[in-house]
Amino acid sequence: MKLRDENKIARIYKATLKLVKATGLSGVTMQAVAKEAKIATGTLYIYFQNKETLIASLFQACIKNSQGSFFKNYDAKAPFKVGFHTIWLNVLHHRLLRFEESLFIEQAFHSPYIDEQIKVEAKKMFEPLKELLARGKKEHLVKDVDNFWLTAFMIGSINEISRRVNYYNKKLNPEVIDLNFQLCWDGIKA
Amino acid sequence: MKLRDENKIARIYKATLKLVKATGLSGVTMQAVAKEAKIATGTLYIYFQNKETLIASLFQACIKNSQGSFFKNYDAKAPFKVGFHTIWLNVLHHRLLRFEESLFIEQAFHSPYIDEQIKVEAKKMFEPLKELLARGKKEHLVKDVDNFWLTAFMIGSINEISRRVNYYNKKLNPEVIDLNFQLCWDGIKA
DNA sequence: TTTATAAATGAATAAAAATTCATTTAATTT
DNA sequence: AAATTAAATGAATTTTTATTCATTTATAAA
Repeated sequence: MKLRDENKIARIYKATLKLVKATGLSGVTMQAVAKEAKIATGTLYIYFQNKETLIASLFQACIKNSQGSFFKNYDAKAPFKVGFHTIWLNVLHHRLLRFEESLFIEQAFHSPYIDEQIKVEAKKMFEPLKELLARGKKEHLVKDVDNFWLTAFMIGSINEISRRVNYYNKKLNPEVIDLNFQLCWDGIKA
Repeated sequence: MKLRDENKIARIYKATLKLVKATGLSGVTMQAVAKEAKIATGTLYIYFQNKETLIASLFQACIKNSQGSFFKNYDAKAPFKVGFHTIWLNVLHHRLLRFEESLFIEQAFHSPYIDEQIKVEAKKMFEPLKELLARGKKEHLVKDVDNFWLTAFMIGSINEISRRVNYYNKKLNPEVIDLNFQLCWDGIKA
C-alpha cells in the first residue's frame, strides 16, 4: 500500500501562503495552489475535503504556530521588564520571519472560510501576556489601563513595523529594534 | 437623453465595502455588488470597465478620503502637542467611522487589482504628519527616531484600536480614548 | 409631441475556478 | 513476484463568476 506523503501538507500550506502574499486570498485558487506545491489538483482533495477546509486548517496551524513562538524562552518568574522584552521581541521576530502567515491570518479572518468558533479560539492567544501585564500593574511598573488596550497598543505597533519592513523592504538592525522597543516601553510604563 | 445617475457610483462603492467587511475581498463578486447596490449587473459595466477598475477606483477614493480626514482642523502653526493630538484623534475617528474602508484598503493592497503606481501614491498620505514630527524633534519634544518608525508606531497602534473596537465590539468613551492617546504620546515623547 | 440618445436591464455567453473520478503508480503484504 | 491497497494524477465535469448585448426605459432637445 502506498503511504501518504505527510510532508505534502507542509508543501500545500507553504504554497498557499506564498500565493496569499503575491495575490491576496482572492487570488488563491485550488489549481494555483496545486501548481505551486507541484502536485495534481486532485491530490489536494486527498488531503483537504475542499477549499474551505484547506483555508480553515491553515488558519488554525498559523494560530498555533504563533502561540508557540510568542512565549518561547519566556519565564513568568523573571523581572517584569525582562519578561515583557522577551515577549515583545518574540512577537516582532515571529511577525518578521513569518510575515506571510500574519497576512494570511488577517485576510482569512474576514473571509467566509473562517467561522466564529475558530475566531474565539484565536483570541485566547495572548493570555500569558495579559497575566504578565496584570503583574506589571500590581508592581506599579505599568499604567493602570485595561489589558485589552495595552495589548492592542503593543501588538498594533509591532504589526505595523513588520508590515512596513515587508512592504517597503526597510532594513532593521539591533539598534533600530531597540528604539522601537523603547517607544512601546515608554508608552506602557507607569 | 437619459442622464447618468451619479449617485450610483456611491451606491456601488458602499455595496462593495459592505461585502468586503462581510466576506472579504474574495467574496466580492460583480453579481453580489449589483444586488447589494440594487442595480442590474450590466449597469456595473456602464460605470466601471471591469472588476479591476471598480476595485482600483474605490481604492483611490478611499485613499483620498483618508487624506482629507486625517488633517481636518489641523493647524501646522499650533503648538506641537496640539497638532499631534488633532491628527491622532482624526486618524482614530476616521478608522472607527470608516472601518470598512480601512479593511478594504488592507485587502486590496495585496490583491492583483492594485498596481505599484497606486501603492506609491498611497504612501504619500502621511507627509504633513512627518513634517510635524520633524518639528517636534527640532523642539526636543519627540525622541530622535526616524519618522518612518514614529509614524509606524502611531498608525499601528491606532489601527489596532479600531480593529478591536470592530471585531470585539468594545465601546470607547472619551476617557478610554485619552488613555490610549497617553500611551502613544508617552511613547514618542523625548 | 416626436425623435434621438444614452442609461438601465437581465438573460445569455464566456471564462475561470472548484470538484470529481476513471485510471495509473507505488508501496506493502502474502 | 503476484495480489492488494491507497495515493497520485489530470482531464472531464460542475459550479461559480465575469462580461456582453439585444432590448427596454427615461430624459433632453427638436
